[in-house]
Amino acid sequence: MEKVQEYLMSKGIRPSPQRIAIMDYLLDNCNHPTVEAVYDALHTSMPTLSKTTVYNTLKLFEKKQAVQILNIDERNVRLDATMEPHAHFQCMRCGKIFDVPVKNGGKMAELLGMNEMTDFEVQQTQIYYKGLCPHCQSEKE
Amino acid sequence: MEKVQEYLMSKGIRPSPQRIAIMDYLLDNCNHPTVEAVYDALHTSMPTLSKTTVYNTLKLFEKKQAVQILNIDERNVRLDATMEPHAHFQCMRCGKIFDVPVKNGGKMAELLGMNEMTDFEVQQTQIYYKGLCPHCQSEKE
DNA sequence: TTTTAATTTTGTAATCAGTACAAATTTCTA
DNA sequence: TAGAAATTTGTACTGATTACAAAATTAAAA
Repeated sequence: MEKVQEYLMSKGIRPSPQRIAIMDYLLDNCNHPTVEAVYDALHTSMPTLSKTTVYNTLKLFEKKQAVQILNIDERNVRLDATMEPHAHFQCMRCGKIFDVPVKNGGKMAELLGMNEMTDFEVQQTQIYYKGLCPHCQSEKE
Repeated sequence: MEKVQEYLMSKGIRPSPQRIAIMDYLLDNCNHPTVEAVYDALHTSMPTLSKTTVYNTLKLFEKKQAVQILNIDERNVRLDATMEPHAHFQCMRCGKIFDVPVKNGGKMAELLGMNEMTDFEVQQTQIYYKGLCPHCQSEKE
C-alpha cells in the first residue's frame, strides 16, 4: 500500500487518501474500468468520495502520465494504469477490452512511419482495434 | 452529383436525398467535421433535415463502410469519408485533426504485429496521435 | 392504378457522461 | 496558531447522443 504512495510521488503527484485509493484500484483492476466502476467500487469503503473527485483525479493522473484515458468505447471513457506502450482491442460483440502487445515492444509511432512526418510533434499514440474476441468468434452462429 | 448517388449504391446504401446530401458534404469537407457541423451546413439548404436523421445516416454509413466515425476528440465525434487506411493526428493546442499516411500505405494491424495474435479477428484499426502541429509548435513561447 | 407494406425521416422528450462552480475541508507554511 | 494553498465535495448544469412514435416517402403487390 505504501508502494502506491511512493509510485504517485515518483510521478509528481501528492498522495492524498483519495488519490491513493483510486490508483490502488486501477493497479489492481486492469480490466479497463469506467469512471463509474471506479467510483462505485471505492464509494463503499470511502463513503465521502465524490464523483467529481474521481474525474479530477483521473485528469491529474493523465497529465502526470500515471494513467491512460482511453476513448476506444464510444459510450464511456476507460481507464488503464499500464503505461508501457501497448495497443487495445475491443470486442464488438461483448464489449470487453483487451491489452495487445505491439511489435518489438513500443515505439508505436515509429513502427507506423510517423517519424518521417518530422513536422508533427507526437506526444502520445493510441492504437485501437475492433473486431471479435476469441470467445465471441465461437459463439457466433 | 450523380457520382455520389452511384457511390452510395456501390456501398449498398439506398440513395435518399438526405443521404446524398450528407455524403456529398463529407466528400467535399475532409476537415473531419462534427455531427453538428454537418447538420448546420445542410440545414439551410434542406430546412426539413433533422439532426436525428444525420445521426441515423452516419451510423448506417459506418455499418456500410462508407464513413469512419472517429473518437479522437474527447468532446465530439468526428467524421471522415476517406476509407483508405490512414492514421489521424490531433493537435492538443488548436484541436485540428490531420490525416496522416501510414508506412507502405495500409495494413496497419500487420505493421504493428497484430497478425500474430491469431486469436483475435480484427475488423478495423484506428490510430490516433496527439501532440503539436507544425503551426502550434512555432506559436508556443 | 389503388392498396398495402416497408423504409425513411422527423421532432420531441429523455438520458447520461462529464463539467462548472463555490462552499467546505484538509494540508502546508510562516 | 493563523492564514494561505491545495484538495475534496455536492449540486446544478451542459450538451452530445438516443429512444420513440408519428408522419412522410418509397417500393411492391394486386
